[in-house]
Amino acid sequence: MKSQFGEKIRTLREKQNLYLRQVAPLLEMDTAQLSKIEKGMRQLKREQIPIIAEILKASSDELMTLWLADQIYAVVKDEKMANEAMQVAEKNINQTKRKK
Amino acid sequence: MKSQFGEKIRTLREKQNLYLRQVAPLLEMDTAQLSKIEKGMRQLKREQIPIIAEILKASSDELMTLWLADQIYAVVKDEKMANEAMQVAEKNINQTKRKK
DNA sequence: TATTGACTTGTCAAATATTGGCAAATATAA
DNA sequence: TTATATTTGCCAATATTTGACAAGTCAATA
Repeated sequence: MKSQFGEKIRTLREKQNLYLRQVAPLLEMDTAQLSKIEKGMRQLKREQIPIIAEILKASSDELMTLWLADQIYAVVKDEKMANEAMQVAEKNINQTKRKK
Repeated sequence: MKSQFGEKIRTLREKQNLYLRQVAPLLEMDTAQLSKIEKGMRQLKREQIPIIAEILKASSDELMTLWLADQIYAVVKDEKMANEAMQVAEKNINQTKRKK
């Protein structure tokens, strides 16, 4: 499993028949960087997600979900206690929510 | 929710009637740092978890779980798509496991 | 096979983020 | 007050991530 987010934006970009060189400048980066992002070798900045969502006519929430999932995965990948940690974290999230 | 890991090691330390100044040197840090770690203002290094587990006579797996949960929480805290992201990440973890 | 265009990869300095260490502050008890 | 334990603030040191560029691969095709 590489990068769900990267794979997704690549697919979306290809569906729109856009080249890296067309999309990259809209995100103020060069094609090399965007290529790495699509391959999961770099992370897009969180605040750029709404921007790329608009460029690719995709749901910002969906892209954000994949982007966050990649971040989480990076933390627990190869960890023996991954599932247990996820359970604990999930509990914390929901507790925080309830408090608001 | 601050730091599950920090709260846990503080509780364990107090149960053993140990002072920061006694534990910190065993982790090659000063009391200020350990204090911050217990309060969730700093992260213990991943590789030090087995060490502190031994010092505090606790389960390394349990501490690792809490430590990882803190890292995950840091990623998704305040994120609208937190729960969705957790679901996606969990799926990825289990897929990776199956492949091994 | 030479050229072109799209994409990829490697490197490295610059920008960011995190940590370590110290000193001073606070807190509590005697 | 003094002593001890812990906390906080600061900033330099260290580590990590990013940006930019050059050179590389690959596929299509003239």
